[in-house]
Amino acid sequence: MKWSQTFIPTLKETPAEAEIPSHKLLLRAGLIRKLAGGIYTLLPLGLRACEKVERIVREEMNRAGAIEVRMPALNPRELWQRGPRWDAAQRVMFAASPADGSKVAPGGELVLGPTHEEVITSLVADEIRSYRDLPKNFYQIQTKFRNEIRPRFGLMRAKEFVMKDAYSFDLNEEAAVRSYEAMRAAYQRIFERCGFGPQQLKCVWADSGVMGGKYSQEFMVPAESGENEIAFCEKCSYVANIEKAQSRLARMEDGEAPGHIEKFPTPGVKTIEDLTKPPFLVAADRQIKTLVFICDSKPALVLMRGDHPLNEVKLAAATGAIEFRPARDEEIVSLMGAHAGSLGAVGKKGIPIYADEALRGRFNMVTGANEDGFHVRGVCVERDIAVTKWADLRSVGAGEPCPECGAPLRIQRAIELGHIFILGTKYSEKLNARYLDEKGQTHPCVMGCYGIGVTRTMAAVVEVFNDKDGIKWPMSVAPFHVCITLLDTHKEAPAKIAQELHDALERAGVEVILDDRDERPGFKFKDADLVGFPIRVTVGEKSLAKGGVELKLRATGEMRLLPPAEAVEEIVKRAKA
RNA sequence: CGGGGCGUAGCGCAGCUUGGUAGCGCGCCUGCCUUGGGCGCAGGAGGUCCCGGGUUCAAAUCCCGGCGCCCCGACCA
Repeated sequence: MKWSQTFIPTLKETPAEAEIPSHKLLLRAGLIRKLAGGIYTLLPLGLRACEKVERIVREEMNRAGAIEVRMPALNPRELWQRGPRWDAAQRVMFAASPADGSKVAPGGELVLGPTHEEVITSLVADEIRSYRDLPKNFYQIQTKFRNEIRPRFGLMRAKEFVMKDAYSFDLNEEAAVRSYEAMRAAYQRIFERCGFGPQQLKCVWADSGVMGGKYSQEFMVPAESGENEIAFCEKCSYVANIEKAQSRLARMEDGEAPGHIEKFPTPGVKTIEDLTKPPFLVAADRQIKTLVFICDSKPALVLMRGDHPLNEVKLAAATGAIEFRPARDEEIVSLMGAHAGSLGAVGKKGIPIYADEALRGRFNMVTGANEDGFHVRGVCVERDIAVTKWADLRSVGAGEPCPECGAPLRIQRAIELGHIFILGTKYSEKLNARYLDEKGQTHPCVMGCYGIGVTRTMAAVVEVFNDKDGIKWPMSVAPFHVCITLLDTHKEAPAKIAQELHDALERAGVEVILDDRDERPGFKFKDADLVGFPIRVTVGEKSLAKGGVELKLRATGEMRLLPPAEAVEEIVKRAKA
């Protein structure tokens, strides 16, 4: 391939819209262009890199025994309505209505698939009858559509993106776990092959969210620009998404025995911190924080230790609510009879009360009296408060003890590249994906689902592998293995040798681009560094006079002068490694 | 959707406070020159100043209303 015959619009300056390194570099190196917010064109180099990731994914999925299919992106709305999560799913889904505004096409309304549990499960429901047909694991690499509330960071969170999604169907839970484990191993290999080393890839415990199901893990790449936070142990192997992470807390000393409840005036006190100051001097870890939430339009109280932050994902998991929000001031007053700052759950009835585990067994606590300007002390949580449900509701903090070994936890931002779930029978029961066992008994299939953001993975590679000059592609996903930088384009000898080099490499199966543009050397070097080809070969009169061509590695800066034939040999070796 | 910022040539920006001439760098085109880290010189093309309305003799600039983009939060591959 000749540079002049493809399309690589590099930019010297960074477009103002880009914030994070990968977004800036994908734009500057000419891999992507924006059509609209969260909607991108993959230019030739971007497409090539994306296809490299796809190829790795495909090879590893096939190796793991998954079967490739391609499901439609256009889905009947009716199918989704029959599924188990329509209420939660519809707000991220695009509807595909006739563009002329006419009502409904014959055959019913259509939506664009944000993921495909419903579609694959209905296929399996139609086609799979016997235990002899199982297990099966179907996957596809396909464009997904999500009405992201806030697209962000270029390809990191887009409304339209390429995803690999896989769905396993098994006889029972035990077999489903085997399928899950096979996928986990495949994912590990996929991301390693994309260039991520042990320090750059973490498989973490995660919340299952609206997917539902037993448990899930995410594949995370630590990066400042990541949208997730993970907590990990410095000593042992414990790693979890902050939405799931736990920690071992020191026991609190509450005194000899629970005392009696006593109301006391606290004029002007509005916050936890106010109460810690003179004249009150109530430590934050001795206070109960009372929060009011509206869960699926019904109020609920959430109780936390005064110094603990609520984790809303954990709250969602505990309540099972699809939509929830903090209550507004007027709702709080009408419900509690006091303003935020003086709220408490003591004696409250007729409203669900969710309490964080850290409050279990605590006494001699202080909380609001539900009367502005008053608090109560001597509260014994289990004696005085009618807790509906105990749950882990707090976010762990950096430095807290690891739940497994007690060493301090650290917290780091990370990019989620893949997510694997054990789903159970949530979809198969609702959509009737059942099989007959050897005794003629009917059972729902036990499912798992497994996703990889393909375009996001490409962006994450750029996010991790770059320097001030540009991208540093790992060989496995680079759009081209090698760039031949031809200098002295008008001179016969360099041009001829560059062309021969190019042809020899291509014959050897190396992906090579020949920079044949009539530009100055510095300009071409800058472009090659920016795009980030793992190997650059410089061919010019100067190098030829010294006896060969110059081979330079982008990752290390290592440079060698070699005769053309040896250069070919060396490049083939490295490209195939 | 809540909060913040921005919208002027392909890209990066100035001009706006205090209304009157739309400007700079890069890129692009032509010619000369040059060829090992985004050369040099000369000439040139390119703008509904996001859109609509208003104020005014006059609006990029002031006012009102939209739209778009980016960032922080809730969602997620």
